[in-house]
Amino acid sequence: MRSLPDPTNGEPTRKRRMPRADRERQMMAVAEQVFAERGYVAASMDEIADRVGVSKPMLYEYFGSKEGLLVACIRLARAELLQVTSDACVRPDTPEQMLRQGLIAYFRFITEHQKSWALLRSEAAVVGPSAAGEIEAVRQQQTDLISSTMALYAPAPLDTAPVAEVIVGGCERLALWCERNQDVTPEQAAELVMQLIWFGIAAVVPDTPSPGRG
Amino acid sequence: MRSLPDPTNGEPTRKRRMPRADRERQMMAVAEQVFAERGYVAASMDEIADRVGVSKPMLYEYFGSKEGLLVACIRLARAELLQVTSDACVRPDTPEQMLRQGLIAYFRFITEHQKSWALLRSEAAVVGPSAAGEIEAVRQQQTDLISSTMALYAPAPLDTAPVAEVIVGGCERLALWCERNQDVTPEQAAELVMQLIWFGIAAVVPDTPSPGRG
DNA sequence: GCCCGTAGCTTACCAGCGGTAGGTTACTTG
DNA sequence: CAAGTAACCTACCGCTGGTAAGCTACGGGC
Repeated sequence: MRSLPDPTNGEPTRKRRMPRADRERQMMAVAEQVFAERGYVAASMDEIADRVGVSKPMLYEYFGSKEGLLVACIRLARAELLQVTSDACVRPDTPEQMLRQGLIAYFRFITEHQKSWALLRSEAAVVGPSAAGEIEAVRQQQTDLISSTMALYAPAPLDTAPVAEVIVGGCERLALWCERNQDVTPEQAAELVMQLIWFGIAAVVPDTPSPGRG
Repeated sequence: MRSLPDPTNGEPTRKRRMPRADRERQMMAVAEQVFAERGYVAASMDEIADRVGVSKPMLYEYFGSKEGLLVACIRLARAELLQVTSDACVRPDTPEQMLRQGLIAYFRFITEHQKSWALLRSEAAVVGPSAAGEIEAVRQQQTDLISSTMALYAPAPLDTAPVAEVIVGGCERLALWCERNQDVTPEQAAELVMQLIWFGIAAVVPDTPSPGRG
């Protein structure tokens, strides 16, 4: 098994036993790593437990199932994402700047969590209803944020939901593309989306006249 | 096991033994169904084999592994998708109509394959490099098509690749949204994307003047 | 200091699934 | 009808998700 030759060696204050909340955080961190490395299917609960330095039933004690562990990881990342994006949206006062700042925050978050985030997002769909629902909630969270921001400025009858869906989807793909082309900064990515989307939105919102091309 | 009480009952000309190509097609059809119903992880090779009316090793004989079977399903759907979208793009003569017709064809395809397509696409990422690569090839195929179409009309220095990524990603999300809101027709979905994206593109391409908002 | 309740943790196990070895049956071709 | 081969099967293995049941160290009360 794992080698624990000297209990007092290495980090001195390293406790073998630790409170549940701490252990849970540690488990989620390791799980995120392992899921990212191996992929969800290939990742084994034994390996995760092993790397944490704990036995498998502890994982099940705290997270119920492999899917539950994945869901917990996603939920954590989701909270962080909401934090940074909604924070970025409150400071500016024009809708254009709100969207731009939100996009920059989004692409920055993706860039920082590159390895794990893309995997987590991809993997979830495969697992089952609960994990799929969780990853869908991440998008729902983003679309809601965009949709509600737009609703502040768009006329009432404009259905903002599908528009937000297109934006979120476009950003996801672009983020994956940016991973392959690492020289693209979050700011550049955000600017591209602004170029593409914003003036499209401007054409939809009656305030700003459409270019009337045909 | 499965019940085969009377070999000549039911469909009279139903052969127990059939040539490999036919059997493979049948297996892929059943697999697509089962993957869509249960999800990739939950779907078992035993069940697929059972529904086909054949034993499990046959699946491995023909597809090598569970992942191989999934890859085969995706590859088949990919070929069909390329067929309908590229066909739709050749008839029109203006770039706007090319994109619109391509979008309509895309959303129509998604609508028809609703159950299986969304799952196949979601599931692939989780499996492993080969299936992930395969599903990425589907998108590459779409982005290439869009990108090359755009390149016919856009000026040389415009990098069409990331733009195509955003379009493909936006359409994917919108397609999933349309599944939840079934009253949206493929034509309406395509029109929304046109409204959103096209005039954004118009702002980028020097030919068509941007709305000049600020 | 000592007792003891409980949170943290473990060993040992099961069922089911992906995957395989090796043999059997039914078509085809001469 | 012989016989070669493609289609097919039974029976099995190892690994992984998941669980039962019991052990142990920490902390509070006396």
